[in-house]
Amino acid sequence: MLTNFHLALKSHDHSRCIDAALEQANHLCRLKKLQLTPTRKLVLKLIWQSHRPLGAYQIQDMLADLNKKSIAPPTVYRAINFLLSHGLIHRIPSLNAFIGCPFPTSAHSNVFMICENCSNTAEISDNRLNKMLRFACERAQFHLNTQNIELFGTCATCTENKTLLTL
Amino acid sequence: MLTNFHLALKSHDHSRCIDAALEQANHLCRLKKLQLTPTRKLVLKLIWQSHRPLGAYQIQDMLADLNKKSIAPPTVYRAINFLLSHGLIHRIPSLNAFIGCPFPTSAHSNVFMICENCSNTAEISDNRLNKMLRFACERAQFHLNTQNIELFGTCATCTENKTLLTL
DNA sequence: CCACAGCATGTTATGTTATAACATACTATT
DNA sequence: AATAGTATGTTATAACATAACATGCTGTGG
Repeated sequence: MLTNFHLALKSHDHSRCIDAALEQANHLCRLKKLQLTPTRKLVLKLIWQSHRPLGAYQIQDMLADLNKKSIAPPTVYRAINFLLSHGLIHRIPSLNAFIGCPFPTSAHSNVFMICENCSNTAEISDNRLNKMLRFACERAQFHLNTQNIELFGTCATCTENKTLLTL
Repeated sequence: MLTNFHLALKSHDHSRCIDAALEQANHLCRLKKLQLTPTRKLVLKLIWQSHRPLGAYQIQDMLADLNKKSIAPPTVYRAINFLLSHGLIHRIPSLNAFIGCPFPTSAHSNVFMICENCSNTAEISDNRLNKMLRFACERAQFHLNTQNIELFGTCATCTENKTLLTL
């Protein structure tokens, strides 16, 4: 099972996440002979500023601030689409938002645990779960291609905080 | 396991689906003392015209045609939100579209098998799958509230048709 | 060195999905 | 008939996303 919930859903040294993501991106781009241009790199960094999914227009604002000039939506979406198409980020359709992929080079299922309280989102990839999904699809003679699994609820940290409040 | 894939993903007497959906809606509204107004009923019927998710603006067009006068988006969205909030339809976030729920009165998980070829969409609710999901969430101390599971692929009918073509 | 191909970005406009805010109308009780 | 609660009409706009075309950058072969 691949997951980052022990990081994404708890306080931690986040600079390591950003560094790791950039390193993976660099590596992948070198390997596939892709250009990790300044804009693309910056968008990836911005998305990795937190473990909360970020909207395209939030990214646009942040990018405009950093560049000290306004940026048009297509620029943002082009960077996003580049990162998406190479598996460096994911789109969370329910939120119209984007989040960094913690394991872009490993084959994995797209399962997201999204905290409705703090918005922090973790990704997991569980073999047994995948097996169940494949099994369900087989029963329906459905040939599975891709999947999007969004789990909404409350993360451990927020649950703790809530129980503290009621004491 | 609840499912409608044997109907949704195959040709069938679809009028029964519509009738069943309306009857369930009537029943539920009588029970909960809700008003299934003409607009709401019509929107439900339109959504149940097929097993393909329907966009709000598609519904708007159809509604305008039927009423022979233009309808503003809020009218459509209000009907949709009514139906959503009482579990009569589901939203498929990846498609920005809505589909009828085949078992609005039973507790069930939201698992959708969406054919990328014909757009027909079936809903399943599998206990073993749910158990796996709960288990995965427990491991992360994540308190699951709701879920959206979208499975994209090719349905049996489309697979058959494709293999016929290659003969 | 430069011409050119291929890729990346800039720019303008517009398409698509969804909601806010306020006015009006319907409906069931008293 | 008054009124409270719910539903709908209307106008405007917010939020998300892309089409289409112009311009610029970069590395390769002549």
